Amino acid sequence: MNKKELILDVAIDLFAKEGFEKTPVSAICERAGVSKGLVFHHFKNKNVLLRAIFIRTTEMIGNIGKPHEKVRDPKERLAALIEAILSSMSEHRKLYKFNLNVMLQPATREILSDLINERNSMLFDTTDDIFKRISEDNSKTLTHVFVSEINGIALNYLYFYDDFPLEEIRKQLINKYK
Amino acid sequence: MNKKELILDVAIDLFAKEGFEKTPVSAICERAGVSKGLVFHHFKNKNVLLRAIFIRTTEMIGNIGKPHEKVRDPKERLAALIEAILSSMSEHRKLYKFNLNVMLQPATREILSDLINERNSMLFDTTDDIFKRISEDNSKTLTHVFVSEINGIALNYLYFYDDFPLEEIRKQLINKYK
Amino acid sequence: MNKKELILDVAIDLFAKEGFEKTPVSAICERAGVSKGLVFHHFKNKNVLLRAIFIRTTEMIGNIGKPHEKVRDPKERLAALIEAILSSMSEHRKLYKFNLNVMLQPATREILSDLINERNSMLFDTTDDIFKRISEDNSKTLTHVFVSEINGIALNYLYFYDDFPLEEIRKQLINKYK
Amino acid sequence: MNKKELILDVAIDLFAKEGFEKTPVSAICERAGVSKGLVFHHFKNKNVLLRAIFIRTTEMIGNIGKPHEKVRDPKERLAALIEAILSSMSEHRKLYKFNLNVMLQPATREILSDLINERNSMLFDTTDDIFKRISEDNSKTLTHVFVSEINGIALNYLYFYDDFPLEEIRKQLINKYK
DNA sequence: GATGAATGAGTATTCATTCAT
DNA sequence: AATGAATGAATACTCATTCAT
Repeated sequence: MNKKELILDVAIDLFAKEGFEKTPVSAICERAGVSKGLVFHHFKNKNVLLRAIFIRTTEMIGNIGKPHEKVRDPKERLAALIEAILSSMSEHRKLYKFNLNVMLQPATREILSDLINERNSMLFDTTDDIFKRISEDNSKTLTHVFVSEINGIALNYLYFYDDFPLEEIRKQLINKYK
Repeated sequence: MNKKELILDVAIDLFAKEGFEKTPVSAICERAGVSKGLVFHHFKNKNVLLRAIFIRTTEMIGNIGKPHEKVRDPKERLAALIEAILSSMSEHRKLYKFNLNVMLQPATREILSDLINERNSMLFDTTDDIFKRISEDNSKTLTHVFVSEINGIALNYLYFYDDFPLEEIRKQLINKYK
Repeated sequence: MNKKELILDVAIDLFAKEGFEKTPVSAICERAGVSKGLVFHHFKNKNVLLRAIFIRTTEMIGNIGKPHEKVRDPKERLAALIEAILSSMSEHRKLYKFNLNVMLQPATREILSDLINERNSMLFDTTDDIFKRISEDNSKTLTHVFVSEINGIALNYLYFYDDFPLEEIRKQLINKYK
Repeated sequence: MNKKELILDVAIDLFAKEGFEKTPVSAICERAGVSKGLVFHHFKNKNVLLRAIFIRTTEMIGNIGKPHEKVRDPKERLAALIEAILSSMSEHRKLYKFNLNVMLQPATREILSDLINERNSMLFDTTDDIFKRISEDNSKTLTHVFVSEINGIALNYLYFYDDFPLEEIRKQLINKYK
């Protein structure tokens, strides 16, 4: 069993649950059953560990759109994308909460700033590619609206309203864009 | 000058800039020019200070809708509300960032949990009151969509995209709801 | 009793005996009967504590020459100076060892570099003032020789030879310069 | 190329520059391009590595006097010795600084204590052999003075005064002893 | 109301060393 | 001979909080 991977897994979990600052490296070690020394052997410091996790998560998110890349019709593709994002969101709640929280905390935000910008651009561009095929002239604004909607849903669903009607809103959203 | 108020002001500023966990009480003292003893004299502990700030901010946010409470037409009132929220958002960027960040960090989230729920319910209900007058039967979903849109815009505008076209999106949103 | 002074006293002692790097702050606390927090309350970090001690020691050394400042005859003054230095050296062995060791260790040397240069210049100039009155033209070289002799004696007496005949050498030195 | 030798070379360099305590074994490995395992394969522990270097250096220093061993006239031999020592000192600055620093730090001093005493006796005796031929009865004191002078010059030249006039002082010293 | 000395628990990080391969 | 994963003990430093004045 690969201990480096194990450390990453445990760290993701704890960072998501307790937050980065409030997760001592010692807690990771305890749960992973490894020594502190080993964590610092594999990851130069705690920040590097955070970055490694963020990069991993970015990859995972980047792959959400992959299966529908070849769908011709942009509207259909958009619908598939919405479907995929929202179901990924409810499947990996913890991961998405982790993402939101590290992107909004000043301390972690700084540690990750380049990676955050990269990811956001990537997400925007991928979406914009679809909107360009729907309406060339004001795709940018449409994309911004779309991304805002998705992010707002994430926020309310994951953090603010326990009774958030995800299913219903998913249907509405798909209807709207189809 | 009231030193208790001064402490609150400085704390808001620092919590917004550096985050709650990363702002030592000593930093607040230094910037406010007061002793540590005094901070703990006025606020039993650091958490109480955070709660005091959150309560203050909730009041401020609650007041945003006040001026248009008497607008009869619900659509017009909605438009006025959007206008008010977005302009408040761009005027008090720091405060809104502070809000998002304390509501998403596990540690601060726990400290504030009752206050967060209270505020979110209040915001939902206020908005829902308007939507009920537009469409009685599915007001809840409409409200959820509306609140998601606002929150998503906040997230993207304040944190994710430096070039977020707030103005344009404001217009679109107002058109849509009018 | 002043705890700040107490910390300094204990630290001098331990740094001299064990060396700066090998003296954990915790050891100082234990011996002084204070908490770690207090040490860092009074001295921002361990380096600042070292500097405080070095400054103190420089003052002490600077005072060695004071009593004979008004001796007219330069040769007589030199003799008095030698006498004073060597007796101070055998009285405060620990302090002088501490000095030599922090000035030669790369790590501590860097922390103290400005203070070391300052002290060395001060010592050189003070001595040179005397030699200038003995022989104006080549005082610099004479001073360098004199300072080397003193430092060499310190080194051999304090560190290298347990049977170093300090008394005899003192006499010789005084004869030579008188 | 012999990796054991390589490790020694790199270690000398780093110990001299950064000090023994402040040079992690890992730094040696990095610079030498070898694994940690190998260092501990060749040298049982870090102290053994230090001792190996010190022994090497002692040999080098011991050889300084060799070429003039057969000079008959003691005064001439003394002059040659001074010449040789001072030129070796300015040629191998780093090595001499290393020597001074490990001999004065309590921690390294302890590790090397037997080797230090041995070396100091050897140096004393070698010099004393010469002085005995100059003046049988008080050779010991003369030797102590001589060694002190040399050590004091080393200290001031290598550590304390950037503008130390080594050349001039060398001439004076040679004149004095001739 | 106001200060600042004092505490103690917590936390990231370093590093020599061991050992299986 | 050579590697590098793994350990564990040590260490500087942070920070909320208390309390006497």
